[in-house]
Amino acid sequence: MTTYYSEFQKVLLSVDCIIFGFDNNKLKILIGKRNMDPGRGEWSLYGGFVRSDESLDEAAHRTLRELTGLRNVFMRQVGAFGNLDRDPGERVVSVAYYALINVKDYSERQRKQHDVEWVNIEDIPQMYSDHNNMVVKARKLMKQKIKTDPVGFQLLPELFTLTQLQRLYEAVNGEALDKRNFRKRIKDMDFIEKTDLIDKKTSKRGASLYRFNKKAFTEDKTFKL
Amino acid sequence: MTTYYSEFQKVLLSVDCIIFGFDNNKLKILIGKRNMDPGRGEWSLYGGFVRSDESLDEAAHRTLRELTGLRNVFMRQVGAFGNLDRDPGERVVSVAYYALINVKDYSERQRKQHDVEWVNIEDIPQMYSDHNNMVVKARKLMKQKIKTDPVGFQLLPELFTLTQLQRLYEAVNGEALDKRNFRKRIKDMDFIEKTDLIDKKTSKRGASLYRFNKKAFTEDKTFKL
DNA sequence: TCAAAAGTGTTAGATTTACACCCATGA
DNA sequence: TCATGGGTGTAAATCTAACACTTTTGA
Repeated sequence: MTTYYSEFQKVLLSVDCIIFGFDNNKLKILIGKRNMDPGRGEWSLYGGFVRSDESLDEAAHRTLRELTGLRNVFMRQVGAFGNLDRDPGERVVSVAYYALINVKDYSERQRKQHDVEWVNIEDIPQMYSDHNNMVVKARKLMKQKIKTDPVGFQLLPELFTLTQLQRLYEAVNGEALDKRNFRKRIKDMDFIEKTDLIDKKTSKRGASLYRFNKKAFTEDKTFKL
Repeated sequence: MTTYYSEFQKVLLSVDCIIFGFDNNKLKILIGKRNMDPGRGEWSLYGGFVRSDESLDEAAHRTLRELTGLRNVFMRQVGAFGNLDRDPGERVVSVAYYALINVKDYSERQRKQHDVEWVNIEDIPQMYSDHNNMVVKARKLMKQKIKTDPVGFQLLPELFTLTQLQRLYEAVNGEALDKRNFRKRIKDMDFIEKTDLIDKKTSKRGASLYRFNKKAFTEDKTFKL
């Protein structure tokens, strides 16, 4: 292969994943203690290096898959992080991605095996390098996205109650929402379908279970929560 | 220097600039014909390689400065573009940035010297590699940004008329705005100050010139256009 | 029987949109 | 004198936000 730009220096490229989950009415991300130098033992996002035979998006999906076994996960790029001092070893530029997964799809067995934990978004510890910055930016982008696109369902089980959905939005927005106003808006969206199933886990009376119908959400629809 | 991650392959990193300008009531970007292989002769964004002694942001500012001579320009990262087939030579991952400049700050002399042109955002030709994608994403981000942050003034001269400001927002939004409603909103923003100067270039009667007072735009202010 | 979560409408206030005419001036 | 762009206010419609009580049922 011809080397066209041989006079320029190359750098290592990595991807880092901000993996969002929703559990116990809290927005969380999956992080672990770093098990390699430099920075061994520090809290860290899960990441990996970009291979020469894959795009950035592919590298992000592969990295997530290695950790969780999940495919076809909703992921979006957060941005490239390339400060000179971001890695104490040699220079590494990292491209951050956020992912939205349903915590139930990630087994405790796998979680323990990889030694990662679900940490409340409000209680993120000091992390390795610029990982806290990545989380801040990811959270900002995700918050924006979830307001105007029906992606929040990625964080919920297939069937969910309206209270669960509301709690999710409250956790993401960081503030309480009015129950009646919230449900009014949901009712206007015919792609959020009421099933005839009842969830009795959280109340004696039971709450109707709803489902997001992807196919019913066509171009002409709008989403705003 | 110790090489920590020596088993991984490195890649070339570049930055590409989407340089927005506003002239003749049109939103434009600065592009030129590529003068190197691969892709010689194709329309292209202005870019350059990231050096080993600079961050991505620094590389973007330096690249813009090499082209325009301008410093302290408003720039924001668009994202990293890393598909395998994006560069026909060897692999290059590029981080795109958009910049907002006042066309008057860029001399015709320099423009011609670098052989670049202001092209209407609606008439962007087919460009090299994935540059069109970069422009699409940059435009989306810029449109969002300009709605909620007072950055549009970067595209205007220090003194501007309200009609100019309106035309700018119309060009960015891609739709006409109501003159009275627009001016009502401006009046609520005390950081957009009326001067006692009159511009007679575009009308016989003359229009008041306004100025954005950066210092008056403090934390507590909001911006929404 | 009572505690706890589910479910349900109305109204006031705020925001947004639509809309038309007079003014000043140079050519 | 007239063509051109500058400048101004009001009213209807829409959207948003605030708010409280009844229902169901398992413990």
